[in-house]
This record gives sequence, C-alpha cells and structure tokens, in this order.
Amino acid sequence: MAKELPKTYDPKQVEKRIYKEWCDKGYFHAEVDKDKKPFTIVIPPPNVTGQLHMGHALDETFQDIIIRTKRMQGYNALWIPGTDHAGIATQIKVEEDLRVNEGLTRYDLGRDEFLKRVWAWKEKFGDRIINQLKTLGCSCDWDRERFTMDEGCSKAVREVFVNLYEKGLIYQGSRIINWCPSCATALSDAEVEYAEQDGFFWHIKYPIKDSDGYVEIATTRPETLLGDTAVAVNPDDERYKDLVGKTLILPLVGREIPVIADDYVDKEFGTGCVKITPAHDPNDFEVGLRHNLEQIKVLNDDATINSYGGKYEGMDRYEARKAMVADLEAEGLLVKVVPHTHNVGQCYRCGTTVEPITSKQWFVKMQPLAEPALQAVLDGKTRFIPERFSKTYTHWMENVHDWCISRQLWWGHRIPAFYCEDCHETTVSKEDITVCPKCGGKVKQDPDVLDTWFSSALWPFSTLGWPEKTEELQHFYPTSVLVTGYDIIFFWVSRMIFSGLEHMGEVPFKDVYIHGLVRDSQGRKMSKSLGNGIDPLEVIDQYGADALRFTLASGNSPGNDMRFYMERVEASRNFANKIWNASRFVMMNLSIDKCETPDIEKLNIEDKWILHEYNELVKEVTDNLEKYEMGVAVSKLYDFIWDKFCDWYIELVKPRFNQSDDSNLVAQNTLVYVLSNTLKLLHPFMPFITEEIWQALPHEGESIMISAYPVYNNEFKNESACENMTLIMDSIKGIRNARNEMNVPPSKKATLYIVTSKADIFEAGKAFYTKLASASEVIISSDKNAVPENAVSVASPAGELLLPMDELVNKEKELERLEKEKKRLEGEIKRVDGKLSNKGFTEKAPANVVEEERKKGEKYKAMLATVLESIEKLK
RNA sequence: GGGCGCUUAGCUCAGCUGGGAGAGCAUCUGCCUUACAAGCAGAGGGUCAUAGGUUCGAGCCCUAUAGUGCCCACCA
Repeated sequence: MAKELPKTYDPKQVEKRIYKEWCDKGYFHAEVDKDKKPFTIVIPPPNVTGQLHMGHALDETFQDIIIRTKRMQGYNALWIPGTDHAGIATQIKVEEDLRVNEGLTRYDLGRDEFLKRVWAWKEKFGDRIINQLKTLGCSCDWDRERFTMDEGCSKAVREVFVNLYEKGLIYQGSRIINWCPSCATALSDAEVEYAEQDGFFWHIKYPIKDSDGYVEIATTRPETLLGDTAVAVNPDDERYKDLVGKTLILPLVGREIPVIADDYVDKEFGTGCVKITPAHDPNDFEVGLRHNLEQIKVLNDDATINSYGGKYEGMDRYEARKAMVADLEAEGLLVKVVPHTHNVGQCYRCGTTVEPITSKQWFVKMQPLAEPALQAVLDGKTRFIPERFSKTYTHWMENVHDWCISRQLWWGHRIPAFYCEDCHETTVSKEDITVCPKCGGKVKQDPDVLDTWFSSALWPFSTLGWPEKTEELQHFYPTSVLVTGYDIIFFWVSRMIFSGLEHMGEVPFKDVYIHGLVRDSQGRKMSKSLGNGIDPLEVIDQYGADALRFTLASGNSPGNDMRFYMERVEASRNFANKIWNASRFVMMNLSIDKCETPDIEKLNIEDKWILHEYNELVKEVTDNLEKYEMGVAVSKLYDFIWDKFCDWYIELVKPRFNQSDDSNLVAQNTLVYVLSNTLKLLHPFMPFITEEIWQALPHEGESIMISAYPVYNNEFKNESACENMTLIMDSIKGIRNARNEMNVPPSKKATLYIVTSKADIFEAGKAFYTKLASASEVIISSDKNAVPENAVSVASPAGELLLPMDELVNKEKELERLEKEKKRLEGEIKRVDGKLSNKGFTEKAPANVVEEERKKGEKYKAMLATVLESIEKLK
C-alpha cells in the first residue's frame, strides 16, 4: 500500500485542516477527570491592544509544548486561554484611533459612548489574537476562553476589592503618586520606567528674612519652587547650624518658609540645602509629614501651572521652568547652572515624564500581603526556573510599597465605591447601589477604574470560576506552571502569588518558567518605532507554524534572550522537509499495514542499534522537558532524526527492501516503529507535520495528539550492538574520508578487504560497505598477505580496511595521509598514557572513567600498529 | 549605589550533577549515490574574555580584573 506524497512539505495544505480537525474532535477540551492527575496552565492573557508579536509566539509555543506533552503523558491537561483588557494601553489605542480618524477626543463622545467604542475594538482585536493563537497551533481549551472584563472576572474583582477593603487592606488616601500628565491618570510604582536624562542643576539664592544673607539651594526642578514650604539642612551640618529655625523668603513668590533640620539631607550633595516641596516629591512628602509642612500643589492634571503659580499660571511645566529661571537670573538670584544627568521617571505606556503629585487615590496595603508571598517562594512552594529569578522576586517583595490601584481612566473595572451626596459616607459594595445605606441619600459611584493588573492578579483562579466553589477550581487549582517573560515578574507574577495566597490560601502555580525576550538579528529589542519587528503570522505564512515553533524552541535556554532571523526559520523549515521526505521514503517501501513493537529476537544489528538510540532519546527528551530544557530536547530530536535515523539507519536498511524474506518486514516494522514514536516525541514542538505523517503511517488511534507519549523500554537497551555498530560506522566514515582525500569519486567502486580477527562483527555489516562506502565487493580475511599491493589503508580498532586503488593512489599522498594519522594517534596515546600513569588519576577517579581511558588506549594502540605497518609496506 | 546575566568556531548560540570542545548558518572540496540539491559525502576553523586558586582532572566550582547588557534604588 505504497502511498505517494508530494516531494516537498507544504504546511499550507496541512495546518488549517488539521487544526480544524482537532477542534472538531474536541481534543483541546478538558473536563474535570478525577481519575487523572490535573495539569493546568493559564495563558498570560495577551492585551487586546493589537496583535500578537514574536514574544507572544515564544511564550505560547513553550506553553503548547508543555501542555501537549502532559496531555500525551496522560494528565488531565488544561490550558485556559484568554485576553486582557489592558486598561491604559487599550484606552490609548482607541483614543488615538478616534483622534486620527474622527478628530475627536474621548470627552467629545462621553464615557458611555467611548466605552462602546472600546468594546468594539476589543471584539475586533480579541478575535484576531485568538485566531493568531490558533494559527500557531495552540491547544487551548477554547470552550473556557476568558476575558479579564467578562462577567466572571468582574465578579472576582469586586469580591476581592470588597474583601480587602473590609480587612483594611484597601484604603483611600491622599499620598504622593506617579501622575502621567498625558494619560491623565495615576500610575503604580511598577508602571514607571526610569531613564537617564541630561539636565541641569540650578543653584538659586533664597534670601533670609530680615537679613542681607541668603541660602543657596540646588535643584533640578526650579519650577516646583512655587510649591516649596521649607528648606532643609542636615542637623549635623556645622555650616548651617545657625540657620535652622530662620525664615526665608521664597523667590518669585515672596512666601515665608522656614529652615528645618532633617536627616534626609545629604551634607555632601549639592549645597547641602534642599528645597522642600511636599506636594511634588516623594522624599519631600515624607519630610513634610515629619515637620508638619503644608502641601502646596502647583500643577494641574495636564502638568500646567495652576492658580498658585501667579504670573506663571497656565504655563506648561517646562515653559514655566524657563520663564522662572529667566526671572531668577534677572533678579540676581540665579548663582549658576551646572549640567547634571539624573534619572527621570516615564510612563511605561506613553513615555511622558511622570509627575510626582499628591493625590487622593485607592491603595492596597502591601506589607501583610507581601510577607506570606515572600515566604511561599523561600519555602519553595513556588519555584522559579531558572532559580536566579527568585532573587529578583524576593528583593522586590521585601521592598514593596503600597500599591496605587485607582486609575483616572474609563476603560477598566469601575471601583466599587459609592459616595453619598448627602452624608458623604463611602460605601464599598459587591453590588451596585443607588442609595446610601446610612442616610438613604443619593450615591455616586467612584468614577475611577482599577489598575489592569488588579484583575490579572486574579487570573489563575478567576478563570476557574472563583469566587464560586466550582469543581474546576477544586481540581485544577493550583495551576502547574506559569510561563512568562522576566519583564513582568513585578507587574504580574508577584501579584498573582500574593493574591492566590490571600484569596485561595494556596500559591497559584508550582513552577514559574521564565523566558527571555525575542530580539532582532542585531540583538535589538523588536519594537514598532524601530520597525524591526517580525510578524509571526508572516513567518507562518511563508514557512509554516511548525518551522516557527521549532525555531523559537531551539537554541534557547531558560531566562535568556534570543535572536531571531529568517535563516534560522529556514533551517527549521528544512528540518520539517527532511522529516517529510524520510517519511515519504518509508511509506514508499511499505508493505505492512500494522506496526508492532519490534521483536528483539528477529532484529538485525542496525535495528538493535537504532532502537537503543531511540530508547535513550525517549529518556533524555522526557527528562529535559521535565526540567524545562526545551532547547536541549529539541536539539536532541534534531540530531537523532537527521543524523541517526535519516543519514544512517535509513541508508543501512535500504538493501533489505530488495529482499523477500522476513528481514525486509522486520526493517519495515522497525522503521515505522521508530519513526512514529519519534514523531510523538516531536509532536509537542511541531504538531502539524507530525500529525500529518503519523496519520499516513500504520497507526492505532485517532490522532497523534491524544496518543500515548513514548516511555523508556528496558528491552531495547543494547550496549554491545551499539558498540559494534559504532565500529562499523566509524570504519565507513574512515573509508569515506580516505576516498575523499584521495579525490576518488563515488562512482569509482573498489574491492574492500577487511583484515580482522573479529570477522563476525564485520560479517554482520558486510552489506553496508557496498552501499555506504562504494565497495564493489567485500572480502573479509584474517591474513593481510591476501591483499594486493598499493592499497589505501584505514585503521580500525578491530582491524584494518584496505582499498586497492591501483593507479588512483598517489603513493606520496597516501604516505602523507598515513603520517598524519600516525601523528594523531601518537598524540592520543601519549595523552592517555600520561593519564593512566598518573597515580592521582587511577586512584581517585571513578573506576568507570579509568576503565574508559584504558579501553581508549588499547584502541589507539591497535590502530597505530596498523598504520605503522601500512607505512612500512608503502615504503 | 546595589543586584543579576553574558563573554565558547567568521556569525548566532547550545554545552544537563567537573572526565578527551558541539550545532545551525557561512567558507572550501567532491557528488543529481532515485526519500530529500530545502539534499548527500568530506574538510578547514576555537589558549572556551584575562589572571590566580581548588582538584588526579576546570568551558563548567572559587576569587579578582576587564568588556558588555539588563533590573532595582527617594540623593534634591
């Protein structure tokens, strides 16, 4: 039943069809099955801002590799997909869209109308993302797809908010927060990125009241002077001892402010005098609290100067800076301007320089939540892979500040706090309310929404039905592994951990597999502004999803970044094609329609060898995957399939297809057995092509993706067959090498004499030399005199292989080649002897290592003897 | 200022618990050997950043140095 397949593999003909088949059959869907061990992954929900990039493809590929493996291994494997509403990011996108296409702002539309637009956007891009995941081959349970703002997740958010509020872990307060003037919202500390900027130190004189003297301060932000309520010096600073308690006249403003003493001031830095602006600097805010200073906010939400600014009112913060510096100079109060580089905080979404501002916001009290979260990782309840990232995590947890969770946005979970217009009572409630429970007055809901990460933090259990006590939650929580990039450990991983512990009483996942970033060929981050991003869909379109997945999985180690370029995808595509053709060849020669576990008794040496190698592969790949060493596993599969199976086994076995005996059938069976099981090992990496081929081969069951994952089989272990086969293969390589160096074309066949005392080994492999070493005839003998003169000699530990080449052999060249070989062997022998004569080595090294060296020594010596003899003969 | 990576062939990177340096791409040579030229058979190419140390033995462990990258941090 020979089947004819196309000569090159075309993923386009295959992938869509197969994916649909899988979906239709419901293979991705997992129901609670208490007889099986659960294995759960929740997807890091991609933002509905646009489309998937290469980083997503990497993340998703790893997850799919893991979940497919576990599914095949018999676990109750569940991969929950979904998307994230991504508050600021999405709102910015939609506002941008609105501005460009309609020239409108969100305020023109109004809140309700604007939200309708965002939902429409979400539908469009959410769908697009889901389709991209499907194109990539992700085996997510689509029946359980979730969205961070769907009904269930919203319910979970409210539940958590109210719970934490009632426990006193959520509070409202007026504190210094990071304000993005462009997004017009508060940000959490994690949402601010710091970048070095070249700026200046402006040295300014603050006149002392009733005196001719002045105090010189240095600032990088002269415009905040408008909000100064003190100048601080270090209490131990001898220079300024007399100054403390005096009153200064604030330049340009004329307000009187005190000189105070506070440890916070560094004597060595600047002038040792610091202007204190409690409303616009986190440190000054603290100082202000300690000294009971007034907070004067001088900026509007859009970072223009407010009414406190007098003549500067309405100016942008940078305009005002310029104007004020000019005025200070005019008044002779500007001492000097010194260039100074410093770190400036920027909004992680829009890049605008953030403004520290005092503002009334909602916060999560972190201390009580951070402690158990820290302990859980220290206790190993959650394990980071690679381990070093647990340090990143614990350091952050140890130093975490309260989390500002309110955002002045429209897109997101509305904060469930209601304010009474009459008695001003604040009510936090799971259900919407319209009247004040205290006085019956009309209430108004807080207009703000929650930080996006507030809902993402609940993802591992909100997606399983929490707060309901569902069967799924009971069975699939805690999840098994979280796969994500190191860039969101703080944003997301840490918050999921403390949320899981707080609300579920258990960590949300046992392992966190951290991968790096996908960079371009020059090592730069892929970004829109650089235009160096590569669209995964385009790659798939050109080379297929399998090739893309294989590329992403290979050459990659945990936690490290990787470079992506098309040559690598091409290599992966070639690999897919190689498998395709090998399989095509197998099928062309097939007369069996059923594959059985090979019967050890009937096997040829090459069968025993490949089964042994295959068996080892099973063990190693399984082991590597268990340790999340996807890159190592994939390279082993590559080597086995290309080098061992294709280049050796198939070639070794070819002659048997001409035979009409059992040997032919055994070869067929072994080929199909090894191939289809290797396809199973490869399936999690390259799901489509493996399915396509597996279906075409004799098989049992409906699909490779629900077939049983291969396990190590002790019966296949066969070291001696391996050793003998290696001997044969090495001798073939030796002959090829010699022929190549002598420039003998493959078409020129020659009789091969094998002089050996171990005839049985070579007898078993006699047929191989005709096919693989261009032998016209193979004569095995124990007598070297039977060999004609002028033969090229190839030394082997078990004997000598000789090729009489007559006129083709250049005596000089052959001598040269033998001398080279002699030199190499002598070097090896010297090294081995050196080692073996070292008592330290023989006494302290493990016995097997010493034995290994001894064997090598014998091997080299035998070979050297042959080489010496040949040299002698040639001379 | 702290913390964490990285430095291995021309390029991009692997190298699991220490036991004779690997892959892909590129280069060179020869092959249409009928599964595959997206292929086959060969070859060349590395003081594993540097200097010490531990060890019988170090790419791997320890110390220091240099270069490079990332993260965190309230020095105005």
